[in-house]
Amino acid sequence: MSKIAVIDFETTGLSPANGDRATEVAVVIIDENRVIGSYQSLMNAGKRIPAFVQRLTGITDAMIRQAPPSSEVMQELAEFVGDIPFVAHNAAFDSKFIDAEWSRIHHQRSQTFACSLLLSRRLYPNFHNYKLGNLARYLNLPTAERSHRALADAELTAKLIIQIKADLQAKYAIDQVSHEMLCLLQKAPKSRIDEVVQKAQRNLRFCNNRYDHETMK
DNA sequence: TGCCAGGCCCTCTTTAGGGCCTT
Repeated sequence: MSKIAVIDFETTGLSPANGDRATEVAVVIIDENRVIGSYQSLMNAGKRIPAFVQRLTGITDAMIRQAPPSSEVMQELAEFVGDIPFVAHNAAFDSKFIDAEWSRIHHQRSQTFACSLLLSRRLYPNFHNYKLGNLARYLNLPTAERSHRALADAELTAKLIIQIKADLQAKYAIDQVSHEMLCLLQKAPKSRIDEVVQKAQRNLRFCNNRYDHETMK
């Protein structure tokens, strides 16, 4: 599978364990480095948004009151993404919110997360910092006027992961950067990036060869 | 009243501490 679902949440705070809830979600589906679809919705969890976060995101309590219920949005999201693997910028944040929101509708996540923040730290070790907006500037990625909204940030993260994959392909002369390779790379010690890419490539070739052999039987 | 995230990653480290990143 070459599709990736790039996801971004806006929330009332930093921790679902402290009662914070999602206020908006967006997913951008990319396939072979092309955007092929997207989903975005505000959602009403009945939780007030702190003034600081309202200023940060532009999402107000009034907007949320008119939004569909969280359960309805999260069900739609589950149907939209299916089992396509996820990418997010600082995936630890988005993964804990999607797990918390999906658990409320008794849906369990089956796919893994790759993290564009961890990957950027490894691939671009000399950058000053790794905030999404700054990475976009460093890499000359076109940005939307409005940041800190789910769709704008998901679209920017999609451009970032496409750039990361292109840079990996160019640097290591490889045809394909799988989600599995991204997941391996994001955990690799910085001193062993080359080794991990080569090992992942060998595994991919082994799998492809075995597939070719078995389909020709 | 005061506190309230958590995983990653670097360094003046590893028996720790603090900044980064997400809202």
